[in-house]
Amino acid sequence: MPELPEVETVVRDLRPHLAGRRLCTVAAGDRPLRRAFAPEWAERLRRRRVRDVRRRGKWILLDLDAGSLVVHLGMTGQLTIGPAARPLENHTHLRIGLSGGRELRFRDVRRFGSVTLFDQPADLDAFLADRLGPEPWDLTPAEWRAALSATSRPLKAVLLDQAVVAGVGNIYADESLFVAKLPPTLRGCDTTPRQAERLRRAIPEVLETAIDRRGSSIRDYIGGSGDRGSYQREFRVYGRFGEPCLRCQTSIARIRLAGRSTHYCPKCQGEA
DNA sequence: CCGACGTCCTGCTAGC
DNA sequence: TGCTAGCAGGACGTCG
Repeated sequence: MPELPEVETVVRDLRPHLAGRRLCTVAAGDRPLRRAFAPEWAERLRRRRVRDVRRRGKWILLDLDAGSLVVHLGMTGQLTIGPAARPLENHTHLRIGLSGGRELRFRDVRRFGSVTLFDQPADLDAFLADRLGPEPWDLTPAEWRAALSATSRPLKAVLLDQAVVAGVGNIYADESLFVAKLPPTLRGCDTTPRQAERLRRAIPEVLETAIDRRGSSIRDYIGGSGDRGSYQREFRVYGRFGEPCLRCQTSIARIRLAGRSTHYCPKCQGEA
């Protein structure tokens, strides 16, 4: 579910509550996640202290005084902090009691998410470097153009490729393409430098506004304090199949691309 | 090597 | 009303 703005919101919500806290109790469920949570990690995590909470792409990094706990929310993951005594929701896979009496919880209905412990910073760095390209703000015009010219894939597929640019998912790919006025089907290698630059600039523009709104809550997503986002009210194409384009009134189209539902305006995005 | 596609899992809803 | 096919903010393994 969550893309960069949602993950960033969770990190910002959690940081003030987690930084400096000690992990006092760790209780993991036994249902398998995308990556197995090793049972011995529970004992190893106890008494460690949280130094900082960071985000890289869609990954949440809890840096400890030794090692890092790395969380991916998958499609339906929720990482929340609140009173230890709050009602326990189903599909809660991990509970970490903190000094100060609050409890961090990982809940994930579909279990596409994961919680992994890295003891060595070098291992974590390698793990992230293996699968993630630059953050959208660090993507340079030259490397973006190079990535596009090297592939025959459609722009939609390139945007979803975390190794090219980290953090963009299905919603913000569609929204960025609308802002850039480019068809999602346009092949990377057929993109002109001007078009490439429009898209490169559209991505942070869309993401920054979404972060301001605390992300998009369609069904499962909630922030680290349980609050919903509101950017879904500002979607220009995503989820608006058949509705009028806010710019030109043309009916928003929906196709299947890169295995994902893809929304666009046939007129504004140049496929009239 | 690259790119397209299936799979993991549960829950909700549109449509019969 | 009740059932079922299809779909959902992601990542990754496999296959051609």
